[in-house]
Amino acid sequence: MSRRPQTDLAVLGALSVEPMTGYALRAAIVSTLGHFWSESFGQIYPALARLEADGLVAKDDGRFTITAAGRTRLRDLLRTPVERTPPRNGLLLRLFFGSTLGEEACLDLLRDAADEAQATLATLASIRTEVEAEPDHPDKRWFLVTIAAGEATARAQARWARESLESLSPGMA
Amino acid sequence: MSRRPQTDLAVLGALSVEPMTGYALRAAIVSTLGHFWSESFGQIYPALARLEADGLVAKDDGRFTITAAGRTRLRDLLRTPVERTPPRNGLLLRLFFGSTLGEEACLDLLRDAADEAQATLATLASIRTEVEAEPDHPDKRWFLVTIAAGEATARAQARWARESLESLSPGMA
DNA sequence: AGAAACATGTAAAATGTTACATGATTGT
DNA sequence: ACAATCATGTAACATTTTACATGTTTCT
Repeated sequence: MSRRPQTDLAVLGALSVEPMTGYALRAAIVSTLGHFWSESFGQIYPALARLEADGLVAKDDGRFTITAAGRTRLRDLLRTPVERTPPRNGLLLRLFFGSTLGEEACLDLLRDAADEAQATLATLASIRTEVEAEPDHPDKRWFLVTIAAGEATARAQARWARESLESLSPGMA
Repeated sequence: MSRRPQTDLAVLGALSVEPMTGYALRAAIVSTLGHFWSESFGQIYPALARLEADGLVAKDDGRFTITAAGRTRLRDLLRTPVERTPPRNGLLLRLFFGSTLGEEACLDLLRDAADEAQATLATLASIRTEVEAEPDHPDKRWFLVTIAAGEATARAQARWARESLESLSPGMA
């Protein structure tokens, strides 16, 4: 699946929760989907224009609203196979050439990675608290599943970075 | 950092290990860096042409060889800040709208994710065995660090998927 | 000889980010 | 009044993938 359908998926999905302006949509994507998805303004507005032309969303009182056809399309898009993004991990690319980069710089990279993972965990913990406090939103359990995914990855990253530091410079961590 | 420098980094890094043809370079990037990096042919050949024009690599007996200037450039590139790629996780994007997608489809997605993580773990285990069997390559410890990163992530993903399945449909996993 | 793999490259299409332009509304 | 935020959009640029074209070498 090319990228465009996935942008449509994110946009229609967000609008299926509630009608929004394009600006608010962008904010919702950053704040709510931000831990596993991103779209830039340059993508969102053209996408909205396209979806509107196709009758999948309609502008109602300044806000974009998903139509019945839009909900059908959303359901279809959700069933398309998950697209595998090619991996591109700049941290590992640098560590791989560690002997050229130099040991100290590598240790710095690992410390940064550990800090970053900790920060992510803190953010996710506060999001989790918020979501758990909510009354029974129909998607609450799914929200929690995606939060758990982020937590699992961040914990794994933090642990890997700490253990690597320890194995590379024992006692210096 | 824009993408181009990172492509240069991957290409120069690979050529710093040994001289190669463009074709072999692509194969090396797929097989050796494949778990955390990727480049397509359409990127590699233009990059090689550019690097050759800049005197960072030279074509020697049919194979591209890194020059002294190229090694200096590689060292510089390795010290550039790690670029954060915007997250784009199609699996989580679908699970987030789980109530629209439907429970059964979500469980299928989670089962696939668990299987995929297991397969990744198996691949990484065999790569690890190979690397560990090697005599003392100067970069061996760094290779193992990158392998450990992949294993940590895959284990976390497998566990998250299994636990999510269990919590969503207890006893049915 | 024929098939498969090696090797190099380009063109087109799709994708995506960034910066800019413009104006309305809201809070201090 | 002024600053900040809300709101919509576009144009330029950069990136990336995909498909195609072309020829060589190696293996069976």
